[in-house]
Amino acid sequence: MPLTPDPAVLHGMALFAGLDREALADVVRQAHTRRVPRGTRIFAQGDPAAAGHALIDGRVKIVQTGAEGQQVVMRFIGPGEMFGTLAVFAGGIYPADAVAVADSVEIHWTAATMTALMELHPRIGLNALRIIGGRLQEVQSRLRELSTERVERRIAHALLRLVRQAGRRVDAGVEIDFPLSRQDVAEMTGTTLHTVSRTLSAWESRGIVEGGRQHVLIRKPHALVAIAEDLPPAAPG
Amino acid sequence: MPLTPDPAVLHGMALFAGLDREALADVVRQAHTRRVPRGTRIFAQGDPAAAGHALIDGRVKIVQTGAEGQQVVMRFIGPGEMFGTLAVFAGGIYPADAVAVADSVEIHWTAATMTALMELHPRIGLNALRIIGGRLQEVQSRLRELSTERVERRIAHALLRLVRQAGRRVDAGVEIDFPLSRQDVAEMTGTTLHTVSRTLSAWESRGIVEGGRQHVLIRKPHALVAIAEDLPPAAPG
DNA sequence: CGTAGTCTTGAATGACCTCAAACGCTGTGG
DNA sequence: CCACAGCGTTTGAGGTCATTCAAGACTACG
Repeated sequence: MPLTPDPAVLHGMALFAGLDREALADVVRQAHTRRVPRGTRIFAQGDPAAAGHALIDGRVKIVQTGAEGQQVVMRFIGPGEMFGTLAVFAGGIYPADAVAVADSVEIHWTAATMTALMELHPRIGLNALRIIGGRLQEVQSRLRELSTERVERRIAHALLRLVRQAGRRVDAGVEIDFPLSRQDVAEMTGTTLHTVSRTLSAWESRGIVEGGRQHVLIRKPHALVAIAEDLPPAAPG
Repeated sequence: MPLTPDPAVLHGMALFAGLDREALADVVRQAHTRRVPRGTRIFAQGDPAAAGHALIDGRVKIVQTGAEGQQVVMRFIGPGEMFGTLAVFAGGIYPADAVAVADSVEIHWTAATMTALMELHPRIGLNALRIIGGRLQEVQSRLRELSTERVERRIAHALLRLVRQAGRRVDAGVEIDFPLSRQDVAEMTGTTLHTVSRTLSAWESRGIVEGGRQHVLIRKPHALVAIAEDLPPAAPG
């Protein structure tokens, strides 16, 4: 059921930045939206890339699985971000699973539609190029971290990245605003949930973070930055 | 001195695939080429992205350096491949160094030219999207390997990737056709040159590879695949 | 023929993983 | 409302893969 949404949902989506009112309406008209409850797999690694997607609300985890079942979290997608779009143009196969980690609303366009839209509105292609470029640089940075840094610093970097992307200010500090398990963090940083747990426990005893079941609150972001950048810890405040 | 090259050099460049004769001539007319001796740094990490580049001949290493000087080899660029182009559209800053590891010939377009060309010939943008998309997927695969695989398998993967990209058939097997040090391999796989050296020595004693100063020859590619995929070694042949 | 860069190899250390067990929160069904 | 089951988390002990430290051999080149 191609539920045609309010064109307003596209506002703030980098993929459609700079399109005029008419073009946006055109884009929206061809979209399909659907609700995806927490835990739903939106597409699976290895499937033909039938559609390009974007997230209206919620949170989606992009996970790649290796030959022996090892999983790696490539990124988390938040509202306004596209996902699975790349596969439509390069490869034609989804390179990873997309799983909703919170109740979400997703919008998508069939591969054919996506291609047509892009030819009709060249601006979309340029936007996509910029977005993909940014992601490539981000993944390359992670590659460097993973190659050269110790586990503790990698975990600090991962949390800081999540704070930037999905941080919500609360009295006690900043919290990650979606369910995030130790296992997830481990799969983002190339370590085990045990090491993540130990690390967070150590930080908790220093008052830097506060943990909970699938929940992380950062009490002292600056201390986390110090760890990530390997600076001397600041004087206690 | 904008040495205008023969349009033929653009043939087989994925970035300009599908352009008609006239468009190609247009592209070539705006290009600058230059010879870059081995060891030359073509651009430096952190510099404003003044131009998009492509390689006519030779081999270029893309290296990212971390805050404390740790280096990571992002990829090797061969003839026909573009490099440093992404930075023109996303970020405006080169995210890595580009160094010629063999005497090379490079062609480049200023950022302004590049943008103009892309608007005039939308096909270039789509090509770029496909290329960047492919690279993103490749980097993501490496990220997964680095996260989940042991050093030996990572080295095997790296060599196989190089064979695919720069392998030259010779009597004894396949050799990497440009100078490649143990240090380079270490920086591609997130390990140390010591471990790479030990690993290659072990393989050499099993007759799988043959080493030399900045030189690697693969005698039994299938054995390397077996290591990379963690298959049982085949019966000796 | 000396020098600088590359490569090899040994020994010791240590960061992190693996294995193992137990704890505690959360939601569910009786 | 309580009990229980399931899942995520914590923590310990032991082992190991790879790094670090160290020294020496080889190769290319001026």
